[in-house]
Amino acid sequence: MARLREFDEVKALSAIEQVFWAQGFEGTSYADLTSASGLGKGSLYAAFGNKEALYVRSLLSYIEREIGLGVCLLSGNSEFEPLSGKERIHMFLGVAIDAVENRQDRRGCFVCNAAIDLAPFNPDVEEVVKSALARVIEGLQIALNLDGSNASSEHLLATYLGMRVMAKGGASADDLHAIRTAAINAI
Amino acid sequence: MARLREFDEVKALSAIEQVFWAQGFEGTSYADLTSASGLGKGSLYAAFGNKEALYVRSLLSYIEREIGLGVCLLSGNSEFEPLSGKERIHMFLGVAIDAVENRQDRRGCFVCNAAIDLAPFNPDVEEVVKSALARVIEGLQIALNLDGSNASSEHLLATYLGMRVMAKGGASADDLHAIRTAAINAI
DNA sequence: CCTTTTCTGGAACAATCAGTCAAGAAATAT
DNA sequence: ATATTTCTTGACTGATTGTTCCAGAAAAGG
Repeated sequence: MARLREFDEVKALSAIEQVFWAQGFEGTSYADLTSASGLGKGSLYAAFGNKEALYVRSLLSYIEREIGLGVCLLSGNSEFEPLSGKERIHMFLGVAIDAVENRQDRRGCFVCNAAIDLAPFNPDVEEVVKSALARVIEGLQIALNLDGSNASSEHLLATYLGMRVMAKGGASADDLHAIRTAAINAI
Repeated sequence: MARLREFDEVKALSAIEQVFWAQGFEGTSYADLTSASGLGKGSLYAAFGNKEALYVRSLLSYIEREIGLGVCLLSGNSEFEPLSGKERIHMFLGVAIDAVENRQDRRGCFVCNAAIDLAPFNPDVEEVVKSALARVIEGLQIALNLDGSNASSEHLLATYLGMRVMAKGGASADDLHAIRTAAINAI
């Protein structure tokens, strides 16, 4: 047989995900990616394909972790089980607030960034974004205890995404708190 | 005296605005800008400065036209005077729907795009975005006939921005209609 | 050991990037 | 008409872009 792959694919992808998340697709170069992952270009191309494929893989990795957690929270799985639906939605919107309030994190939501960045130009990205948003809507439906129309869930999703945009635009934590309160009161 | 400027600065800026609006900052090159405006690089630099300054000017031009119209609408100026506040908000959110429904326009809102694109990295852009969003909130306050807390206005603004994100992510006009209905009912 | 296969790092690639500059064109003032 | 000033164009720059490719390293099977 032959030589085995030396690097940890998951670790490399995770480092690359951070770069795309923080800088967007066009704002990221291969120089950024090789220095973040510590790998050569050849290895990246061999393992993941071109830049767009690498972006999609990064986005999927983000979704598996972050959106997966959000959907768990909204659905009331595991440790979130004793919380009410409203409380779980409160916590979900809190993710957008915490990033600004406690971590000065302006990366926003990678899915939201991808929707603006690349989704209109890349059908693969569009598909990934759509399915991620659909998963959040499912979670919100469960939290709201709704079976039929998902209008309220979509409204909450739009609110969440809007908070993410405003955070990137420089909104204060107070602004985001006010939005969350209004959104919860509107349920 | 000396030679006069040949090209129409407003027309050139309007052509350039379209490119930045559709493609974002990093996605736009000087080749795009010169071919859209019909001008040489030298003229662009002489008239507007570097690429970032040109982007800011484009964004301001967009805001003056599109956000200005939205704020007029929300404030109930001129032809919108006979409409109720709710009706005006309905129309305002309709802007995001029309783009998708009638014009297959995936450019979204330039201010929203700029918030994601460049605002976290460029203080000038951040300031322009913040003031544009503040203007919309003022308009929403008038439409809602509120004096005090602008939490409801910020919630509506977040909803609007979220609709824009979802539209870029490939949401259907039906989805957007549902969100608008839920948002209006929640007032 | 040697062969085979795959991985690795970086050199090399043409293309494109943002930005500069100089030479000629154009328009007013004298 | 001449002088002066500014505008316009496009060639040029050095750096960087995404991608390809190859020479050598590494590991497993024989």
